[in-house]
Amino acid sequence: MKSHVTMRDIADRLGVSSVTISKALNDKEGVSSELKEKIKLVAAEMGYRFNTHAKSMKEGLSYNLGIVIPERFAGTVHSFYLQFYQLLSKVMDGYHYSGILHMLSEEDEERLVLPRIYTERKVDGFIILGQISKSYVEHLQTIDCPIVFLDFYTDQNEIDSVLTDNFFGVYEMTNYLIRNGHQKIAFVGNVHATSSIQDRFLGYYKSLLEHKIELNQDYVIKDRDEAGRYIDIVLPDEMPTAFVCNNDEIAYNLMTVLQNNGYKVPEDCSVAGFDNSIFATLTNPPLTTVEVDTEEMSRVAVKFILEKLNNPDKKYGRTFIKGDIIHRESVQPYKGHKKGS
Amino acid sequence: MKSHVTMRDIADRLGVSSVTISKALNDKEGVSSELKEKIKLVAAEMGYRFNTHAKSMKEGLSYNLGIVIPERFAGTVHSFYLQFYQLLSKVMDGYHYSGILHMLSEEDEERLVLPRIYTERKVDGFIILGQISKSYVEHLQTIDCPIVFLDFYTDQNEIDSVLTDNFFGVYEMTNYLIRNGHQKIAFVGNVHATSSIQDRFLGYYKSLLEHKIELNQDYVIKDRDEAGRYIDIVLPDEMPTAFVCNNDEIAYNLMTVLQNNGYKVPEDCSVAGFDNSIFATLTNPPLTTVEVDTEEMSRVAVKFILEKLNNPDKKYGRTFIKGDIIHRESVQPYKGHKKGS
DNA sequence: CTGAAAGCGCTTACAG
DNA sequence: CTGAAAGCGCTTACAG
Repeated sequence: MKSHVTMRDIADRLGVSSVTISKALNDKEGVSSELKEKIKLVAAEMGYRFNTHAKSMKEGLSYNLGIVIPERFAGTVHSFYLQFYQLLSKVMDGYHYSGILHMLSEEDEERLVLPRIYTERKVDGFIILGQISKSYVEHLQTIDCPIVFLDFYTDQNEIDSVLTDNFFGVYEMTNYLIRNGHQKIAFVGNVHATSSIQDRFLGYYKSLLEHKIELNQDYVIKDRDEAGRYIDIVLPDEMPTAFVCNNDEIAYNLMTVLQNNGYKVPEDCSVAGFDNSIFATLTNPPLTTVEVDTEEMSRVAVKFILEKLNNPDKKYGRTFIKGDIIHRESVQPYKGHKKGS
Repeated sequence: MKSHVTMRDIADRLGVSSVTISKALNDKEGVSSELKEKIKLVAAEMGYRFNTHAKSMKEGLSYNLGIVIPERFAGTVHSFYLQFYQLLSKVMDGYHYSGILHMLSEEDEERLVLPRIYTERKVDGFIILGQISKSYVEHLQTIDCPIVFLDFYTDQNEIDSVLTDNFFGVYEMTNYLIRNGHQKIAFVGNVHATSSIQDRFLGYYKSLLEHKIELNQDYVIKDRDEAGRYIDIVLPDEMPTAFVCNNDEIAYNLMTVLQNNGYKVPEDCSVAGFDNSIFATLTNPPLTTVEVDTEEMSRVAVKFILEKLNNPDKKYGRTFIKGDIIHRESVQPYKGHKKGS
């Protein structure tokens, strides 16, 4: 029965005006501290619940952010983004914001249909998770609502995105392998499938360049076709001593292939992953990998959106968040190195 | 620049009243169809966006539902619930509802702090995912807001919950094993850890009872302690010919143990899982398991909440949603059976 | 078929 | 320190 208690009800009970209640409950000036305390007490006692919608209407803010995930992503990627959503949700809570998930269907993406939460003003801004079509991105540019892309970028300018430092992560990982005596290092991934893989490959390549190790095309091993469908991994004729995989799942698959071919990890060759996803601990031995700092990425994305809300012209461009190498057992110093040196 | 277009703006442009705009845009009676069409056209042209908050204030409905996930659940379970959230989100969309995720922190659960989305009237009801403390459930009973529990129940009455049919699922699975000639069937799981495991165990037991197979306590194998922490699985002295695991992850772990002990699946013994989670396809061979019908569960949960919104006194009690057996390679007919009969 | 009036529950100036 | 007035953008009766 304590539903629909309004500020006016509290005001009537205490014989003051609803303005005073508003001020007291919002800790604003203009109410004696005694009255303030009393009002808060009575409000709690009456089971008062603040009506966000009234405030929203006044201010034109919903205190909600839309989290958009394109639906066409399959299982694994999905749960990665869902975990992001969870982190975002926690971060938003700290700002008194809530997150509304919108799964963008392939059809809506194709037809450039905007989320209902936009057309019904349910959110103040959007965080887009993952890759969406160029034309949809362009369409999003036209709406009057701040947007931050998370874990995705295109060559389109004027876009603010928060990204894993793919390049630097793999660069560091490759450096680490080289420091451990490895010279014959393969990269597993199709550089034409996604820009993430491309950047990871380039980080690998930079490390080779810096160490004057020539890039061997036989050591760039495809794991999927350009549409992203996984294909069987084929080992090169001359075996590398280490593999840098574009993600943990691929590392998992690679290790199965290696085992089937009689190679032992890490004795015969080392394997490094990326993401520190569930696959990193399902392999035997567990993977040395690069941990994506999803928490920091979430924090930054929410911060950007909220700042853009106050200052719509603010531009951030691409922000790269560095991940750390997680050391497990799938990487070992190259034996020849140990003995030889 | 097309922000803040209101119904009044459209009305002024067309020289009619905002009431007429409201009626036209909501497809209500009382506007000629020509005017209606024209209004819709002009609204689109002006970039009009409906303001949900105004409607919410009028009606006292937010058109949002809160999805609560207790934070203390670990990785796997988490992503299971996050997938649920995703499905719920899709279902809600069909009703013009949106979902707001609230991660319930351990601290808030302990101190009985209600989600901010409740105290700020941001949602019309709650769907609670997974297990929460008894006292929190009791606390939730006192609020004036419909609640449906998903994948959780207690002995507390007056609670509406939508559940996997754990009992029936494992019952059917065990029947299936028995039909395939297995007699020495073990159950893997600690019946004192969660009520789900308990129900799954009882389904197993019922099948044994029906087939006059005596329950062998050596064949009830612990996989975790009562607090839910996984422990090493110890095989019984006399090996069963089949194992019914309380979930796929445990089946995965069990298969590792079996392999380490030189047993081959399914040649030496069959293994059945539950959930059809990611683990079901990570095992080698892949798992025969029970698929939880998360889509149907989501559909039912949302339907219940929305009906309770119109009729707060409606009670549903426990609703069990049946899952199907997914046949893969980890289960094989018992050899002795084939030969012997 | 169309519209003037009132109200949903707050907050923001402004006046006292 | 306190409050009367106006307004946020809709919708709901009700009158014409």
